[in-house]
Amino acid sequence: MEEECFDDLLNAAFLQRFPERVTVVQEGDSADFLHVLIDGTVELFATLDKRESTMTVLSPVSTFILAAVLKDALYLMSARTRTTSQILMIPAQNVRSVMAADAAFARSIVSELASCYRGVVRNQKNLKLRTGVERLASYLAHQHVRQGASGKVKLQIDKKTLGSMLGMTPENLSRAFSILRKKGIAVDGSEITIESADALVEIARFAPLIDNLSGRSSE
Amino acid sequence: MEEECFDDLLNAAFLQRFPERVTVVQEGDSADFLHVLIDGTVELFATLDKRESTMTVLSPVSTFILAAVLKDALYLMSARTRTTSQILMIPAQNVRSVMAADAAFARSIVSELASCYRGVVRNQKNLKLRTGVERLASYLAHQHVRQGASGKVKLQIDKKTLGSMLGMTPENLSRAFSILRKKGIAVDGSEITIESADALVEIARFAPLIDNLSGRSSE
DNA sequence: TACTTGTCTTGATAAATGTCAAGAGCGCCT
DNA sequence: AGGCGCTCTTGACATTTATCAAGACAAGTA
Repeated sequence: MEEECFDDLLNAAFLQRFPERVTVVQEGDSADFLHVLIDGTVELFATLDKRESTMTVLSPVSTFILAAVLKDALYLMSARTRTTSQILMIPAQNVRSVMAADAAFARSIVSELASCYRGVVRNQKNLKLRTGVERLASYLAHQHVRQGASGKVKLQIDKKTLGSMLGMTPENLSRAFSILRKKGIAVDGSEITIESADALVEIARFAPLIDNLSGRSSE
Repeated sequence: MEEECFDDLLNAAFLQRFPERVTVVQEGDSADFLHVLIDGTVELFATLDKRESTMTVLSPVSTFILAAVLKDALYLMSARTRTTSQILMIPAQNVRSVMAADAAFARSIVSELASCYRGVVRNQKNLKLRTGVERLASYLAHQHVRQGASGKVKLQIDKKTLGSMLGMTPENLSRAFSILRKKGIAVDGSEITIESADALVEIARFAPLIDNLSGRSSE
């Protein structure tokens, strides 16, 4: 993108450090800033009355929540830090004006947004077409690849949150783990040992059109 | 947008008429065309092995499946006509090149994509935060508003598909209807009579951040 | 009319998931 | 050490949902 536009953006933006467990964005607020997670871990979640559900957990570098900024609309999800995090906050107005001025920036925004869209679609397919155990198996298979396919996986999030993300209660997740244990998955706290990655893939009914192994949310 | 670019797009595009129950787009195919539903009804669905799930049902005028075209990637969903439909098919390459050339077109594509994204997010919240009966109630409340809030709703899709869209089996949907029947919702085939729209809203735990009453997928 | 065909409903049963309660294990603090 | 507070697990049970089987009903057809 053009240097001038880039400077405009960065001048308006500011990098902020948040402690852990802080709500950065509240569902229903208007989208004043585009957030970019630079360092740390952020959880996106949604609520209805007293119910709460984790939508996804982000790692750097990820934007959130882009669509609300582009539409100048209300956030549909809340965001809270899980660990101490650094977040770049770009005023929504600047994002929109630079988008209009700089075609290259606009293109990468479009690409990012399209990736996010496809991510959510994959997620919805995952939810509707798989059982709880299958979702857990596919999550583990993903993590296994991302962490080097060494036969070991370290869970990056606590099991309560993992359950919520996978659409199941903690108790249910616990039982899903014990079902997998019978099929060669050893669980010791957050340390998972995988006897056969192929078995995992089979349990999950692995499908390239749901499971995106290439990177974060691209493709 | 610029007239010249508009002409470029339309010259490359062609309007095609499809009979009912025809698969227009197959999950996993590469995104050769941007589809725009001009007339008729189209169902987007996804499969995993033998399982199938309806993701959404589109009415005119709607694009599908935009994100795959923008990313030059594989379709994540299949599309089939439910009724005889007219679909405008624009070669993906032209969409991408006109996007680069015409800022106004690019802006509206971004806006459409962002709307679609938010639609899927709402959908996912609906799935994860509501029970089956609640999802049915919210669907009926939506249709009630869209059809003029006259106390009558005519189901636009068959119940099997409705069930799949709401994430439940036909039997389950049937039972959900009979639960609602006890609360003032009369069901006669595809004709629904709503005694009190407020009751429906209450059952569904209506929430503006899930339920988008303004138009199709805007906001 | 009789016969098909498909959709929808209902019942019986099985499987999956949620809820409640209790307890194990672990780190943290005094 | 002892006593929190926390996460996680497990068991018993209730609820929800899925599956299988059968039948009701309406529309279309011979």
